[in-house]
Amino acid sequence: MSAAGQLRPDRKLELRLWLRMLACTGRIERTIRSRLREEFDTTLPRFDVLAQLDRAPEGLTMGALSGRLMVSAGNVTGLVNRLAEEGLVATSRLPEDRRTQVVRLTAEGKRAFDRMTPVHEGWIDEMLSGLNQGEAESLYALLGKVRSGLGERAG
Amino acid sequence: MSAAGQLRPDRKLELRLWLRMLACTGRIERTIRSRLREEFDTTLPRFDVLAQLDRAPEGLTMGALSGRLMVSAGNVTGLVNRLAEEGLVATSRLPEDRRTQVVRLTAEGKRAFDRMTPVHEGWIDEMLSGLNQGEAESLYALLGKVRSGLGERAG
DNA sequence: TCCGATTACTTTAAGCTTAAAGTAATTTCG
DNA sequence: CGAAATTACTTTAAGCTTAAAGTAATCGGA
Repeated sequence: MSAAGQLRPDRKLELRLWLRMLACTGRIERTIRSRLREEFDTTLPRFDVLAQLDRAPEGLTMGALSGRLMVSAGNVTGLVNRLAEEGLVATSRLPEDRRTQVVRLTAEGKRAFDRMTPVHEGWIDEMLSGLNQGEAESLYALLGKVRSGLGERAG
Repeated sequence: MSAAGQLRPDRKLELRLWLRMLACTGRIERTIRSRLREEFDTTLPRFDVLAQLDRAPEGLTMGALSGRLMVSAGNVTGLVNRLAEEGLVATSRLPEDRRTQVVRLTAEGKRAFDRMTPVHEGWIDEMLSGLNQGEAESLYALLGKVRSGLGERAG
């Protein structure tokens, strides 16, 4: 309806940038979800839990998992229950604080993750292969700036 | 700059880049979801439907909505049902093909969207304010390259 | 014309996700 | 010590999401 044309520099750049960020990550994520399901019969949230536990051989509390995955505590309860049913993780109570559950990979869980993670990494490499190293570094740095500007909370 | 990293090309750069993309978009998206709920008592998927319909005053078929939102057809059915219950959209059958539903914004839906969208855009501007215009343009261009490399399907 | 294929959408089952409420253990403080 | 507050987690209700199966309308031949 505005009769005036676009004299002004691109007020909508941020919006278009956001939509493009969303579209790119959405497409990559959808591909990963689909391949995890087809090739390993699992889901991205489950894979993410295994990845966090793989980096913490001593195990993680439910709260720590919730923080690292950046999802709600209730969500972690459900994911860990399902992974425990599959035999990929095991839980135990801390003797010194019986409220606290510690979650660890089982041997089977470790095996499953070790089988999946190189394949997963290959998918990422493949999907980001449109960028050369310098471009990837630039993108990484720019996203770092975005993150910093997002409010100074720990990452 | 890093002396050591020069010989072998940082094999994990892509993975770190991907995790950072995911973290950035995830944080922005979570903030938007939370604010949409608190300030407008709605959800991001509903807002996305309204945004698509706002750009198509003549209405969109369920299939077109599914394509533009990049979600499954079954998903659109549920979203449109809920928005219709809220009175924000209305559906009608095409006389020439009675399988096809056309969805349009109602006057109330249009009003709701017009109230929300400038606020939504303000949130985006705010969250991306860590970048100056040149940086935003670089990021936009790099993401365009990512998208191109993602397989040559239409965007 | 009629029947098999296709198209457009809906339903279903299962899982992910959250906020809010609930439970139980621990800590704090008078 | 003992009650109140806090912490760590679980449960619940509601909505989002998908793949797969289902329904109904239309199209494309023979």
